[in-house]
Amino acid sequence: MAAVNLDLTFQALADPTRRSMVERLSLSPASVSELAAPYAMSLPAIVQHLALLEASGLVRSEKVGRVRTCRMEPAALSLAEQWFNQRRAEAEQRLDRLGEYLKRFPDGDPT
Amino acid sequence: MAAVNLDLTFQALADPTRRSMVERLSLSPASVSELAAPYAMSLPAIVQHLALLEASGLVRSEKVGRVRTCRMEPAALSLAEQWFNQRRAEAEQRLDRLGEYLKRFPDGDPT
DNA sequence: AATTTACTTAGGCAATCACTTAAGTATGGA
DNA sequence: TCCATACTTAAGTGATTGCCTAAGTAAATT
Repeated sequence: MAAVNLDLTFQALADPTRRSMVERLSLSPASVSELAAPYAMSLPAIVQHLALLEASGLVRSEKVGRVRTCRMEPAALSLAEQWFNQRRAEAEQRLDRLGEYLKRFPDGDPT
Repeated sequence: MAAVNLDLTFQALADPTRRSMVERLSLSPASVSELAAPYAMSLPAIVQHLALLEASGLVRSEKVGRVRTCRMEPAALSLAEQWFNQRRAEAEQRLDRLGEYLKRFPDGDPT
C-alpha cells in the first residue's frame, strides 16, 4: 500500500510542475518521457519530481522493459479532499451556531 | 482581495504546524498568542508560519490595540477544493470512456 | 555486435525553509 | 509613570528544494 500522508501530498502539489504532471496523469497513464516532453527541464529533474509524487502516494509507476509507466493513485487525492471537507464542515457548524444565536438574540449581545 | 494561488496554498498546507493552525482557525478566530499557545516553538516562528498562511490567502488578520486577531478566509480553501474536483471529474470521465468501450467490445480489443 | 532509446545515479550549487536568539515597539493596566 | 503584555524586527544557522551536468546501465533496434 502506498504511504499516504498529508504533509507529502500537499508538498507534492505545491509545485506547479508536479501539479501539472498530476493533471496529465489524471487523463491517462504515461511513460516518463511522455510525462517529461512538455517541460523545458532536464529528464533527471522530472524524475525527481516523479519521485516526490510517488513518495506522497499520488502516483505509482512500474517498469516494463526499458519503459516506466506512471499512473494516478486516486485514493491519495481523496485523502486530501477529505481534509478540506472537514474544514468546511467545521466552518459551517460555526455559522450554524452563530445563526442559532442570532435567532435567539436578534438585537445582538444578550448582556 | 487576498492573493489566491494554488502554489502558495498547497505550500502553506504542506506543513503540519500551519495545517493545525488552519484547523484551529476553522473553529473560530484567535489572537496570535492563542494561536501560538499549543506549540513548543518560539513566537517569531509562529508569526512566520502565519505570514505564509496570509500570503496564501488562507488566513487574514487585523490588529486592534496590541492584539492581532486571525481568521480563516474560506474562499482560498474552496479554490484548492475545486482543483481536486476537476481531477476527480477527469478520472471519472476516463472511467466512463472505458466503460463505453467495454460495452461495445465486451471481449476486449476489437482488432 | 554496434547503436539508439529510455531511463538512472551521482554530485554540485544557489535559493528557500523552519527554526533560533536577541533586541526592539506599541498598548494597556496598576 | 512604571511595568507587563502582545507582538515585531533583525540576523543567523543548518537542512531541504529545485534545478543542473556528466556519466552511468539496460533493453530494444539495426
